[in-house]
Amino acid sequence: MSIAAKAARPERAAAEEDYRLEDHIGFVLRKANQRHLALFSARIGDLTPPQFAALARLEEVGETSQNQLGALIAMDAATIKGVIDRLKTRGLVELDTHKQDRRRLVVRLSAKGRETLARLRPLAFAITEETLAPLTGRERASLMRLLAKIG
Amino acid sequence: MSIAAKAARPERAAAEEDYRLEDHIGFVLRKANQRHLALFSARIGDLTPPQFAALARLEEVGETSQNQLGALIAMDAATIKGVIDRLKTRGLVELDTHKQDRRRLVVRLSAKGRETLARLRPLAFAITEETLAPLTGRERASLMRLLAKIG
DNA sequence: CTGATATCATTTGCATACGAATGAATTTGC
DNA sequence: GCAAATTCATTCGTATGCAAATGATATCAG
Repeated sequence: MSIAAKAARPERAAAEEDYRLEDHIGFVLRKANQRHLALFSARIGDLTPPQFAALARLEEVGETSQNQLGALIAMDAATIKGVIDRLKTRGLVELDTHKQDRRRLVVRLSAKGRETLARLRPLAFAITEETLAPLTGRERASLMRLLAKIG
Repeated sequence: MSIAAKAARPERAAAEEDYRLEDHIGFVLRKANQRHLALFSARIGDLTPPQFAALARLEEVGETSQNQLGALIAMDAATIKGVIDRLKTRGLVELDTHKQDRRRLVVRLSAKGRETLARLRPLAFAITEETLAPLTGRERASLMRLLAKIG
């Protein structure tokens, strides 16, 4: 709508006219996430991004407690529990109670988990590549940097 | 780890060493989303971003069918149903079956929904502002543009 | 040593989110 | 005009994601 047209319809407030969902970060983040998820599940159908993140971080840091692992991938206690439960059911991780502190649940990659991770890692790179495909190299670096800044 | 140290441990593959969750778009998108959600719920506690998006789009386009509204904010039929159900329960939208096509469920903002939207819209701007606070003006524009490109 | 505090994990409740299956109603193709 | 295909909505199942409450264990303060 032109400025002239806006002036001609004073009954509609400027706040209403100028509000566009597309200009709000939450909306565009949600859509970008959506597209990434679709690409992820197309390539890695039998594992979700959070599950993959848990396995990847677990290989990085070796065994840790369940909550600590959650903290390392930004998941609260309730969420990481479900993720670990499902990975355990599928034999990708192993669990043990901590020797000194019986509150803790020690999580460890199983051999199968390690193999799965090795197999899927190349796909993860491909997914990131594919998600960023609409961007130039410079734009990709810029996007990653800016997202890291607000995350 | 230095390049020399890497060379000294050939048993660990380069793919493993170089894989960093932080370099993958899915992980940083998830974290950015998380921070936005926290800021949103701190300011608008009684409405979620999807619910807000539905109300905002509804005011933009006037009445539409439930699925059509979902399409306009990138939600599939199953998801938009839950959102509309909750908005309906709270009296923010009104529902009717379409006169000509009895399959369709026509969704409309209620007076209360319109008031709620008018009240919350300024907060939505503040939330976007706050989420993007770590960035300069130029960076904000850049981030929005790049996200729109991959979304 | 012991009561207060803190930490770890679990559970419950609620809200997205999507795939797949289903049923109802409409439109299309012939 | 009627069978086939399509569209709209609903339901079910699974998986995050977070807040709040709870229980078990560990640590700290006095």
